[in-house]
Amino acid sequence: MNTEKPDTRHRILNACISILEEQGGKGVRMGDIAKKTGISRQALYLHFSSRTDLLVASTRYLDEKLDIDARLADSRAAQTGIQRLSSYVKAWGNYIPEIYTVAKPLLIEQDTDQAAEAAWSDRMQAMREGCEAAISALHRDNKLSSEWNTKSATDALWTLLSVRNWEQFTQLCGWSNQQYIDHLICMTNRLFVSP
Amino acid sequence: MNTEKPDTRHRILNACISILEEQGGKGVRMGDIAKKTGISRQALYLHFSSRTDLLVASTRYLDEKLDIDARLADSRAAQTGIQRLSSYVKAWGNYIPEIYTVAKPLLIEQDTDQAAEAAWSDRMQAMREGCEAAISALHRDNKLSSEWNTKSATDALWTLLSVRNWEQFTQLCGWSNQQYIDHLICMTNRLFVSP
DNA sequence: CCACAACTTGACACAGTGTCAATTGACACA
DNA sequence: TGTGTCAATTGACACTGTGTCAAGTTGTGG
Repeated sequence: MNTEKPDTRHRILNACISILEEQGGKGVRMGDIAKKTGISRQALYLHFSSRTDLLVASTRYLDEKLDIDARLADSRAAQTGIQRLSSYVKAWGNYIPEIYTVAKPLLIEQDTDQAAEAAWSDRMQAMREGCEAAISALHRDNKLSSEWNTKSATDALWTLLSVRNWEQFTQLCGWSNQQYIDHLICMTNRLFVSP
Repeated sequence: MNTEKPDTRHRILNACISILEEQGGKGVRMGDIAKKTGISRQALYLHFSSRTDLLVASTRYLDEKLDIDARLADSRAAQTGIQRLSSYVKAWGNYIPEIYTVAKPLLIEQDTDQAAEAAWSDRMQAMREGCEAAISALHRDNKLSSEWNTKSATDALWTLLSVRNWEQFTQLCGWSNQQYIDHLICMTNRLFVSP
């Protein structure tokens, strides 16, 4: 339905994403994005009301392209809770690096910018639902370890899988993404699955 | 030895800390700190070369006051690796909330400011040593679960105990600090200690 | 040809950091 | 009594980046 003639908005989003990926998410300025798109800085404001607005739109746009839903199909289809947990961790672990550079500015702005905070928290809440689903499946199978209840286990899984943790493991600890996934599957099993 | 007559530096640090605690660490401006101290904004620069410099000095100063070393004595004195791990988690868990409001701006600046990043990473490295010591003690007792080696287990413990995670558990998940400590002791036991 | 939309140019307000120069007041020493 | 010096003050200013405003240009469709 959104087939308006001027694809300028899309050009901006693509420019924004590619500049984010080049620069590694550090202070990307409106001027840079405008230049990359080939329009004036002011024209950006004809399409996005603020820098944050643009950043948020970019991650949403990237999300669509990457089709998170398709990636989670596997997890949702899992027979047992244990399988569901593992494949959720795996899907998420493969997803993070793809959105990371684009999501990072949002992560940064989050601490100072109202709108960024709302946008990020919205996305993380969605991710939390996946965690909850996995934990619930485990619970239904009577495989959720006894020291947890659904809420606390969801909290813990959600936190464990946070982007900040992924960042720490892969950037500071030097883990490869595969190591990250393997270790996290192992950890979550140990933590949540009763023997 | 540092008994210089003008305690202005200390007055600044105290003002900075108290304003940080009041405001919850959100955008604290040099002007605010100056006003609180009762001196001109420019005078701050006679004592600290930049905002970051001041922020870093504040956390160091608070650290001294809180005497982290004394708090860890218990952990270091522990007989077994298992005890050591638990008391380390506990000491750290009691420590975070006390430094949090002051450390938070540093945490924020970290993403954009070179110096803040260095300062923070320095502190986290020190914390990591505690993690490593606990894991090593466990290893020495032959109690480190077989899927870990010292490095990877230290990485995992270190990440699990990160301030960002504490933030997520206590602010977003609504855990009390006691719940945080209890759960983390339980989690770390489950994760690292072999049965 | 008119109208409208998308865009351009240039100027500007606003915050907050950091710098600079000239000045004041207090104390020390001699 | 003067001289040096240290801490701090005042006021002005440069810089960066966001967001706003006004006036003008270009192109397309009715």
